[in-house]
Amino acid sequence: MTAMTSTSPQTPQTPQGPQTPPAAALHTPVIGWFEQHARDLPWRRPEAGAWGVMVSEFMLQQTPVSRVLPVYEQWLARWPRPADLAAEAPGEAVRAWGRLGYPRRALRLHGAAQAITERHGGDVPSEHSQLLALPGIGEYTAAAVASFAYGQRHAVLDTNVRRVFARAANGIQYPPNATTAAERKLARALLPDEDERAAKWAAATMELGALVCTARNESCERCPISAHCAWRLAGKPAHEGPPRKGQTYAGTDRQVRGRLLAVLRDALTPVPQAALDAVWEEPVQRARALDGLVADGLVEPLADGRYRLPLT
DNA sequence: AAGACGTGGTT
DNA sequence: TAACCAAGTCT
Repeated sequence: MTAMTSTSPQTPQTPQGPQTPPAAALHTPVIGWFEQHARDLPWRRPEAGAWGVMVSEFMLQQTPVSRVLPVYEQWLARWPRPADLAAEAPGEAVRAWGRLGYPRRALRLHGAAQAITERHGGDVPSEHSQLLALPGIGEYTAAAVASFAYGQRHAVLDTNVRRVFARAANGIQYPPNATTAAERKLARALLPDEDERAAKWAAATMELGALVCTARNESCERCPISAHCAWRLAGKPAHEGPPRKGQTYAGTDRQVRGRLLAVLRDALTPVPQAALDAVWEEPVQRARALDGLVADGLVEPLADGRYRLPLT
């Protein structure tokens, strides 16, 4: 995507062609589409506040919206402010996380709530660097919270936005596995100048990737910038290069950890070793998985040999 | 910097 | 059915 800021004096009125419009020419159709088609999600409502936005961002990391919705509602009802969560045992956060997956996120969200309570007077910080310093908040989430909760101007590069830009601007089906400097540069160049409009653009491009410019079965007919999309104009060439990182699960430590933690989550009292041994046949892998959970702070071993979700 | 880290729906 | 995919972070 090349911003055409200079026009030849010979052809001042000549259209620049659909492939390379000025960045600003994309803003209006994408934002207009968003205002027409955006989903009504609870964390987008004004009453969600910065804490609601932050909780949603933690839960949405690698997790579909449909699975997040019910847990989000319960979470906000139980812990409406960071200090409410900070006052709880971390194990309660892990329990309330339910089956969202990646339960370390629950622990990190609890840790972030504690840091916010101690360092920021109980208010989710608005400064990008302060957000980035919180556990569980990386490049994407810091930008997302600053943008969505505080209306700031940041390049928000999640998997959806990266795919939209890869296609529309670079003409390729999928972005690289890891975010590159070139992607960040492009995202910054495409950002509207004004703060509120930049925040809208971030949400809009993300929504476009989630609903229209999807990983599979994209719907170019419904895309507001299909006329400008380099990938579509090139005939939608298939992805080449290194295979996208696959995920195996069956038989891995992750699966064993999941089973162990499920037992702990459902238990109201400390669990004896035998109850954990029952979830996996192979003893070496089982022990390794349990050790890992303890090392991660997701499980607390008691002196009597039993286990529970962490109290501290 | 490649790999670990959950879970469940879709193709 | 096996593989892919889902608003990433951390080491």
